[in-house]
Amino acid sequence: MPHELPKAYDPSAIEARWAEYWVREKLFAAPTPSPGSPESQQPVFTLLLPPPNVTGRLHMGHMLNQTQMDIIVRWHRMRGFLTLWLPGTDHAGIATQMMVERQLAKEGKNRRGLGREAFVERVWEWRREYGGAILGQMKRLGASVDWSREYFTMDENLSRAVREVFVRLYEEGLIYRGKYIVNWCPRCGTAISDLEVKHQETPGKLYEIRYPVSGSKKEFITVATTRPETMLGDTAVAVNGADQRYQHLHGKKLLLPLMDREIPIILDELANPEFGTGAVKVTPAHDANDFQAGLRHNLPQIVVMDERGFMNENAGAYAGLERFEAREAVLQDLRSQGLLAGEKDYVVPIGKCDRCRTIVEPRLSTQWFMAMTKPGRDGSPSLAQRAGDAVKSGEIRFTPENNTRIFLQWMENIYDWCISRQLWWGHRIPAWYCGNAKCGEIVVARETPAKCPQCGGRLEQDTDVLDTWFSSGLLPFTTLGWPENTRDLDVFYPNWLMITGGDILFFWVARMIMFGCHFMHGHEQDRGIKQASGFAARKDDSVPFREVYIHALVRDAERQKMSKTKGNVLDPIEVIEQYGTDATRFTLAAMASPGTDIAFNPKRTEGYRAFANKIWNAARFIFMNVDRAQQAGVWSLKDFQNSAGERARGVSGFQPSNLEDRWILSRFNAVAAEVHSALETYRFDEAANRVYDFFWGEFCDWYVELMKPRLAGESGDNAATRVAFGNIVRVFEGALRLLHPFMPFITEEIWQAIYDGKPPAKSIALVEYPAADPGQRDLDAETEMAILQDLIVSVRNLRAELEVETRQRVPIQIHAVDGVRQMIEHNRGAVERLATVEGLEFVETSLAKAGGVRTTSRFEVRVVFEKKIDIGAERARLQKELEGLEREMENKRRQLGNESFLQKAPPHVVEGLRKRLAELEVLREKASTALHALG
RNA sequence: GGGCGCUUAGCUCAGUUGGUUAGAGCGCGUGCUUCACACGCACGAGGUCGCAGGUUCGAGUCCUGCAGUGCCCACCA
Repeated sequence: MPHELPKAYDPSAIEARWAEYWVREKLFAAPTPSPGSPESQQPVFTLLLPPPNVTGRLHMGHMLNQTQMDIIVRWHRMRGFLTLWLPGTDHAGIATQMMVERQLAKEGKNRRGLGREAFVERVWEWRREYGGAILGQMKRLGASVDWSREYFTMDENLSRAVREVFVRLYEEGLIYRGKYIVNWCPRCGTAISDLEVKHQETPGKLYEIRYPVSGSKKEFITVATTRPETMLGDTAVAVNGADQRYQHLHGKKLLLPLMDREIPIILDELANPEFGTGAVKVTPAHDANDFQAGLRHNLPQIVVMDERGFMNENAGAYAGLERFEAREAVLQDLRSQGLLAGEKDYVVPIGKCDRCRTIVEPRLSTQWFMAMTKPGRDGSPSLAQRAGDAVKSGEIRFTPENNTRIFLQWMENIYDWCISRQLWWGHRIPAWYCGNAKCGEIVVARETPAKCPQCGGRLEQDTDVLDTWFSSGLLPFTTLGWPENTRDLDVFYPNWLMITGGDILFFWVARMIMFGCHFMHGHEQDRGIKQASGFAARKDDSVPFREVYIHALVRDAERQKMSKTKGNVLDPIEVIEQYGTDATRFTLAAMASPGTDIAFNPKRTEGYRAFANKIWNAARFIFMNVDRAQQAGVWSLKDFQNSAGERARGVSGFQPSNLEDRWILSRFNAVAAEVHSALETYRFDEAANRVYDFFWGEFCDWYVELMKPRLAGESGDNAATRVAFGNIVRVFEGALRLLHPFMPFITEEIWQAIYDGKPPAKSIALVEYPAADPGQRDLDAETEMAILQDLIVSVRNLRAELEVETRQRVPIQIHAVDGVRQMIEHNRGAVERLATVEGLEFVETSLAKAGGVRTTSRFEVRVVFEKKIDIGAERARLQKELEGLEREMENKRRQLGNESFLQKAPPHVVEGLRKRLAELEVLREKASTALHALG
């Protein structure tokens, strides 16, 4: 291949091509292995993509989420796991219905006019046309999912599974239908779950209203309320039996103002004597607490509002008013009748609809619920119990860990889940009602029943659909073929990991755990299949996944939440187009430290684009040299290609023949180990930074620089040159593999180029990830190299201080102990070249008295240069150094003089301190000598 | 009302169980068309780790209080 790459890396020139290649070649498909096949011997890693809404457009949160998943997934795949990453989309009930309704509105139509069937067909059309947009964007990100298994939550097989679950839970008595107070959104016209209500503390008023005692002209009870319009539906006033103030009124009745209805005074703990007047109005049809009190006292339930939030015929004169207009009208009338006793400023926690911000109305209606805390008929644990146990026992582990507590706290305070929605788009509830009024039979069935089994009457299906989260909560097993296909479940269930945002911890994660633990109870993973590490410690295979990683929120550079109204939303596709997918992914990975949100600053991405460019140019450099060597007949890439094994764990065939070779190999292994342990604990930031530092700070800055003369064949020894080429290409190739999960595109491009059309696999994504091999550390090489680097930097530093012209070569003198001296002697060429030195001389006596000297504990080095040094500046520098040294010595001496320190501190700390003190003595002596020498 | 975080260099953030000299990127300063890279190279400046106490031989790290800041949960009017 031509190795004439453009000088600057242009991601747009290659990324789309590879993204398309990965999909076209189906590289990431994970077919289910048949029992006993070689594939079935692989350890398994399963991950479910949190399905984006069909209505969705990719945002930074998705990109963060997908980047993290892709890193983990590619890492496992490269390590030889049978890796399944399963993609799909969610039908997103309310969101999608709203979207299509809005579209209809533009055409001057509405869904009621269209009718249910036509409307649903319309949504399907919409979905066929636009529903794939977000998955298309995912492909552009390089997400290595198995596209052959793509699903949609309303697919026939998944819908069948939803009905199966519903029917089973109904039969187990864990799904029930009933008339209760639910959260109702008047705008969406549907019930919503507790979780879909967002509470917001809002300044409001607490109104005190006088309810006259029936038959008395003067006596009344004052009640307090924040929602005066609900008084129209009051059916009692409660006082606490122990409350002295109201003893004399027990058993009496009140006259409900505005409605002129007699209502009883009841004794109930609902009334808290400490609060307000101690008397509370009771509205069983419009408040959850009042509802319960109503049941206790057999009170009538008067609904005074319709499903749109308008007062109904039960609201007397206020019928037809919108609820807040009614509030004003009620207040005005109370005022004019002298019954409004007070208005106090009061902070009210107002519940708003998560979807549309409309204020939620507690409303009495008939809905379907799922029992969260009710044990099974056979005494088996409740859904919440099983889920809580799975987390408490460690069968499911959260990262960051504090989510465990958040999860458990929620689980312990859970209420039954309202699962029916008054919508048209979604899984229709599989319940049918007999049209025969006398019969009233309810049939819950997997398939549409023909007629009422009781009376043979006509059946009508329930018009409601299920909460979207009902079906998505089942995905960990339904996407694997439950209930029919058990082979996929045997192999891939449980999922290993779930990576998602904290915002859907309860909505989704909690429900998956409940459903999984319930329906997969007793499931055993095929024992012929091995799962990832930790398998042995955790044996409960009913859990939907073993690990949950909760990722942070992506904010803008100013730490503001991204929102459309603020106009600070960063479109990942735009960022990608500007900096490249690799750089954007790397930014997200490098900034993903646990527990803190990510302030996404494009400046940072710019830096990682530079990193990609750096790698690009390292490749250009290597290819340039390779081409030259090939022309000279010294070395060819084929020499490497022929020896490269497909599943080389480290950098096989590397021949350390030099300090820098030994050093880079040792560093490579150290970094591979660090990356491994970072990824194992989901420290994406650490992993990314380690690779970055290695690639740029060690490979490019030092190894490549040190290799230049060797690659140029300056030794004249062709065999040595060949070793040099073999080594640099091997380390480079290994480093590309190390980097691949983070920057899949550039690494693929260069890796393919190295193999020049004859790669050992179809993609770098399918070869072995560099293994952590602690045995390959060469600590001597690392120490020696550190001294060498220190020496070179010291000389450069001195040159800058002495204002030596950049390219002027200068003589240096070095004073060092024998071993160090020999090491430097061996690497004399490197020092001369990298520090621009000519004439390296070793001296026997200390250089401390001379000018232009740097001193470390290992060596003294002097740049011999005529230019007169600035004595004042040098004295100041030395003075500062001396002060620093003395301060530190003072500290160390004090500690070492402390008896209890010597007794209690671990020996290695004490020893380290002694050594350091000895070093300091020497350094101080030298600095002081130098200072005196200045005169 | 309950719970959980965060405060370290000008900015954005690392800093694992308390242990020898607190780090990175960006930004800043100086010098470089060094035959891979100016999306670069080299060198450098910059921090009493929010405040006040405490525990400890030893605290950025543990405890208490205070201040600032962010988030989640919540059917008491």
